[in-house]
Amino acid sequence: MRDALVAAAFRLFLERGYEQTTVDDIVALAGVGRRSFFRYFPSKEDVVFPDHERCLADMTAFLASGADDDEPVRRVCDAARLVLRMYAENPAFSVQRYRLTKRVPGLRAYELSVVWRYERALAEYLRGRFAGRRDGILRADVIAAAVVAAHNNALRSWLRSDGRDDAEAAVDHALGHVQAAFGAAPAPPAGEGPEDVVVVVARRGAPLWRVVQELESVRGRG
Amino acid sequence: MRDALVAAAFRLFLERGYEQTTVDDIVALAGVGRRSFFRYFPSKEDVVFPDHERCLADMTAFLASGADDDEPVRRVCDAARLVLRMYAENPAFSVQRYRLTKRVPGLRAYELSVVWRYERALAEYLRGRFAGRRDGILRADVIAAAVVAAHNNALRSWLRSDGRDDAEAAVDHALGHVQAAFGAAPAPPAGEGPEDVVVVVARRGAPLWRVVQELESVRGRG
DNA sequence: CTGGGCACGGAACTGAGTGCTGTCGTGAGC
DNA sequence: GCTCACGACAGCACTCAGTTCCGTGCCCAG
Repeated sequence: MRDALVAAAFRLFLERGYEQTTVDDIVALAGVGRRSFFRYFPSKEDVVFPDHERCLADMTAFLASGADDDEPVRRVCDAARLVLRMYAENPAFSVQRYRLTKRVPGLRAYELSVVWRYERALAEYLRGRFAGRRDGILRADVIAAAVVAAHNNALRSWLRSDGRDDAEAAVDHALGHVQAAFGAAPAPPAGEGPEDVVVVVARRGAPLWRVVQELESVRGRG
Repeated sequence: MRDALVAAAFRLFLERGYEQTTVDDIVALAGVGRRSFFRYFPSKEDVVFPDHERCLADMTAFLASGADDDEPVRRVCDAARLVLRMYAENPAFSVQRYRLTKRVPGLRAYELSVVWRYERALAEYLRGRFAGRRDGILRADVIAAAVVAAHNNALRSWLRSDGRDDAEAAVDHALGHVQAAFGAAPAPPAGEGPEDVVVVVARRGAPLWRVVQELESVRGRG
């Protein structure tokens, strides 16, 4: 029933536009009652994003599950990859939806609220990991926003390629920038815990004194 | 007339809630016709954010005006400060609105679309400044998102203090983090990416000179 | 056979947003 | 001074999203 409604809705959205399609049109094509539509989708916009609710639950579960043994920024990057994979599962559907949301302002606004919930989930996780650190909340919010922006950048360029590009590679590249900017690093070699090693990430062009300065501040905190 | 509608709307919103107030209630209190409301505000949500349209225009004008002689990240930070100043002009109004948007999901969604337009303005400016650079678009989007997140973080903590804290100082502090992450370090000569990053892993007890030695050798190999 | 959940259908309602029409100033042109 | 055009406003009627309420068929335990 859900799938039938989504299929009917997209057929009509694509052939005559989102705003030109009424809920009555959709339920007539799907052969169900009008009331049933709103039983499955709280609003007309929701039928365009039928899988985000589940994906959001997956992300929060992923963040809540694992032990906090690895680097926080890498972990939220991995969480963001879940969203990309959800899109990549149905490339044709995702591309159609992308073209739809790009043209309809109401759908863009709705998508923003969905993205905002992902960003909040990432930020809440990082706030927990950064608890007690100075400016931990600020840092958490900024990193979450950067991760989401990088992810969306890669996602959109993949969608614009009609799903032909390598989505995973694009998002890896984009998230690599964020990790580079905010101090993520590859996992330490097995056997060495995070307690006795210091990981420093520096840009190749940065002046050496700046790297040393950063190094000393980290050692001081240790 | 605009002001009368805004005043009437906020009186009713505060005393009986946003969703419990109909447009008919507002125009009845303001003593105008229902049709006039929609002449001044395209939707019921717009009456809650009566000054953002102007502020957005100010921001784009600010970004379009100046010569591109100073550092791009600092410039978008200055643009973000315009928004904060707009809020700080009417602290009481801003705090009331904050409490309203926090409670009403529909207003939160609308606010997101407003914030998104600010972010797009910043990102478009940065895209222009980074044109030709490798990953310029990605970098522009990420920095714009980080600036907006930092700004909103400071803004919200100021709003939660009922406008008592120093808003300018808070936003300076927050944007300072972003500039430190993206703007302070001079850009490397030939673009940057994960391949331009050096990762050093050192034992916490190791003498500093040894770490620096290792660092330099890595840089040399690069 | 019966009674209670349960999913669905459908009618009626509320309220946002739009289109159209009429009305009242107001100012320019003769 | 009269008129005509124009713009701001009021009011009405309409569409459509979303909700409430109720009726109906269905399955399953007693």
